Amino acid sequence: MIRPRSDAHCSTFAPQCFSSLSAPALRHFHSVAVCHYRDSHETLIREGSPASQVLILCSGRVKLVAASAEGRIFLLRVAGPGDFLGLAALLQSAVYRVTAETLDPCVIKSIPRADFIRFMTLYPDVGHSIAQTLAHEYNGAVLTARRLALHTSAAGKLASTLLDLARVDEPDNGPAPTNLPISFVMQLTHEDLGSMAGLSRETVSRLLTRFRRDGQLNQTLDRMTLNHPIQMEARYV
Amino acid sequence: MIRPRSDAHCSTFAPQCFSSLSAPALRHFHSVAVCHYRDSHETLIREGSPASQVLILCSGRVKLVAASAEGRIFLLRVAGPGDFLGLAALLQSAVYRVTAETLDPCVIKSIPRADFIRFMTLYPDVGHSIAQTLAHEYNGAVLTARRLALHTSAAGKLASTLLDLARVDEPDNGPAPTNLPISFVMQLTHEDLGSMAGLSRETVSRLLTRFRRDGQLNQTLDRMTLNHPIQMEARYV
DNA sequence: CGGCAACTTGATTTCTTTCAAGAGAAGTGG
DNA sequence: CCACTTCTCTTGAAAGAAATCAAGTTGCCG
Repeated sequence: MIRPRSDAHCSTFAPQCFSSLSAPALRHFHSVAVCHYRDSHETLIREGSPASQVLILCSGRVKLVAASAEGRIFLLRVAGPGDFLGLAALLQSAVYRVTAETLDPCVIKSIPRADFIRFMTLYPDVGHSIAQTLAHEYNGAVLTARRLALHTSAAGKLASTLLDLARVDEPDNGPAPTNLPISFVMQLTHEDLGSMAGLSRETVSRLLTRFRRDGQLNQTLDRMTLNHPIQMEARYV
Repeated sequence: MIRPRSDAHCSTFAPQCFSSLSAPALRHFHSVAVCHYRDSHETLIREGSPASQVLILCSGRVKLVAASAEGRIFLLRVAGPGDFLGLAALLQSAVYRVTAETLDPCVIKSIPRADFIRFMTLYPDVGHSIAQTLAHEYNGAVLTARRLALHTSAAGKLASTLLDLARVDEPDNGPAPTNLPISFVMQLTHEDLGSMAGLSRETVSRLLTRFRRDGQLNQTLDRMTLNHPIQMEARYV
């Protein structure tokens, strides 16, 4: 297991949405947040268990998944540095709604429920930042639902899933969706992609070869390039 | 168009999540919120347009839908009294992500973006309430995505959609999901149900008759009764 | 009564899943 | 360094399910 040499990194890390907080608020944050190190393939949060704390991911990637009784798996998204885990559950439902599993060795901070609530009600700006974070996550979830419901064909589901993945990496929020190739790091297996798009592993495999043949897609070792994003939106209903 | 006799109702209405606010905060709320009356089948919010205000539904029901370029429609949910419309868009993306259409004559309050942000940052409790509301909406959206992704069969998608609809009506948050019949008002057409569950209108029709034959479902004029909720979860993958 | 919207039901077609088998790459341990 | 296991990916064939196309019914409202 790889650990940072010291806590220097961890003690200063705060999520992006807290960048505009006052100094006292930030000090409060660092006083209640406890740092932890986790290996790959560890479970940080378990679906259905009581939401006793909120986690903040400092480094590494974390899969958020939901499982059905029959063993089927839905991959909601892959969280990265700066993301909150279990925030909505802590604020609302008292029970985590997804399972969080590390993909890499991770550094995380945890804040117990009571401490977090106190921190939030003490500083108005914190409430505001948290609300914005939640709004962002909400929009992501709505887009996911939309994707799953609106695309009838498997090709459409997979294409829009890939486009979403590509665009999350691009911090580019410009109003002009370009038709220039988008390239991004693909760390998901076909099985993962299938459980994001609601498709079987084999179908994903078949479709990717089809996209490649159609000239829409290029793949190197761990990168994926979408050659004509706009056409891709349109071509695969 | 049916309008209340006076503004008495409207001037005192505040969403449930504001019930614990201080008197000054509530007064502030009522001073910035403007009341409107809308007929059935009016569009309150349009997908893609800039999020200039947040709406609060006082009475009536509102459909939240997203449309694809091909004319396909996804019905995210039906909002009721006390619900916010456009909250996440206003806080995060600056663009509404869904279209809101009235189903009944509605009374709504609107608050311009700037006023709302000021209101929120002024009172810590407001930030907290808003965060909780967003957490609730987020969980709903995740459950919707989950439903669409995890159920392979059309029967499973429709059954879980109906169960969700039934349970939203029940304010019963008890940890014991009973197997007693659940009855609820069904104001959605087969087409609506189809666009919630990601199915065609005909498939919904066929499945409802099948559920009826299976003894899982009873329907009167505008009510629907799910006879064995737990079996229903299990039976239709 | 006419007209429209919602619903029902049947037949056909299309697509995805499932089952099956094998190839390639990566990691493990002797 | 090599044999072995495991995981991922690929591809084929068959079965099954939902969408689509089509036609007809019901019920409500003007």
